[in-house]
Amino acid sequence: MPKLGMEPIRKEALVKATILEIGRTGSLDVTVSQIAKRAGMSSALAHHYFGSKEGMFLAAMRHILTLYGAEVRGALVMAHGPKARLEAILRASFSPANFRREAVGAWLNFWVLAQTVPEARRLLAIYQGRLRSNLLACLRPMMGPKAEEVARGLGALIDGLYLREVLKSGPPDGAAAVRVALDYLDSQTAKGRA
Amino acid sequence: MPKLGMEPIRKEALVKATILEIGRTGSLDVTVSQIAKRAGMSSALAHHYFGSKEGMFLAAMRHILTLYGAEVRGALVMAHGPKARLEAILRASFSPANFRREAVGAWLNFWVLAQTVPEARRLLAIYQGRLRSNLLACLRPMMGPKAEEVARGLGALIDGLYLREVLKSGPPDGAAAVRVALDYLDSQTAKGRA
DNA sequence: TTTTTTGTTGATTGACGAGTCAATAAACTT
DNA sequence: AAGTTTATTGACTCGTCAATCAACAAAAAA
Repeated sequence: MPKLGMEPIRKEALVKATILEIGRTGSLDVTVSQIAKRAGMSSALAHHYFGSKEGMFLAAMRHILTLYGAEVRGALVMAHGPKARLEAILRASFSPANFRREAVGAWLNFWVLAQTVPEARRLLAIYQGRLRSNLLACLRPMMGPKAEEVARGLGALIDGLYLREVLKSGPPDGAAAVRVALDYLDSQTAKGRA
Repeated sequence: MPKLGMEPIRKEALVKATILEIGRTGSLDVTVSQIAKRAGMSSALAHHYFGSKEGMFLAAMRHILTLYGAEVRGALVMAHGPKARLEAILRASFSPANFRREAVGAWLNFWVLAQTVPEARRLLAIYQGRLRSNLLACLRPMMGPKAEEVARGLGALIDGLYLREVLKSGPPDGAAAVRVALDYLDSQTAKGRA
């Protein structure tokens, strides 16, 4: 049965299954067999393609990060002016694609992974840096030197809203999260102007 | 050698060791033996007192939560007026006792635990509720109906600042965190008044 | 003084799971 | 046709670890 060119297909399936299983069980204690099963193959094959469980985790992280980055970029091309761009970033951050249960659950666990696995830490640092510079680019024209501090606050607020989503029951409410973040922003700009 | 009345002493040692080890390794994948060793006893004894690894984790959570609650209450008795009380809560939240590497690392992992273990979830919910009501009590006299939203934002911001601390290298900077949070507060009250 | 309660551990059990291997098979190359 | 590369898996190895047990010791109760 070996059709050729399976590698990318299987890898993608495994990555998705990894995110799904981590999100579902809420922990990194998922077995490779579980993941492989969900992706419709044997655990041996999973090892064949990724070498190790850690490799799967990292690939899954990259995937989520890539997705998030793409969505932000996409939202950004349509937005003109600092205020609109800021809003675009926030909306993308809490879009249904990113702000959904499994993704958020996976996210939290990647944070844990970053404590032990340097490459995971590196990836998360990239995310933070990108977010920071995106925010800063919008904030600086709006509020000058104060931008630095506000960017830090806004970044933390976004992560915090993600964190709280994990514990909440019921469907995620991205709109509410955006509202809270925008509100923070409004008040900061209002103060800056005053 | 059995001196009597060991139970509380051993339990306390185990709880502290649990927090330390989780914080140190940055993961819940600590063995009971590791914890027991750090607490100066055999793993069998640890099981004797706590019944299970999960029991140890939960006890550790309760301990951290208790400590935090006590510190907040302590800071609160000295503070008069909503503004001062708010500041007291924030300072307590980021005090060196709470905002230190192992505690923060442990905290993150408890969040993960809460995804799987109902009792852990319950404990975290209690923490969130208490924080919320503390904040609300101060915010309502300051800004009326807007308080609800601000409390949510401030709560998320605090958690987010904790989260970010996990990834940072270098010693924790509680003062900076307090500054960011207070800044959020200031801008919200300024807007409320405007 | 016997018995019970409390403290303590080394050794063992039993399960589970990451990663490897040998084998099988289809497709491509020469 | 023979050889090579890619796909695929069942079975196995090897380690780890939570939890239990049997046994010993000392204090307290009877």
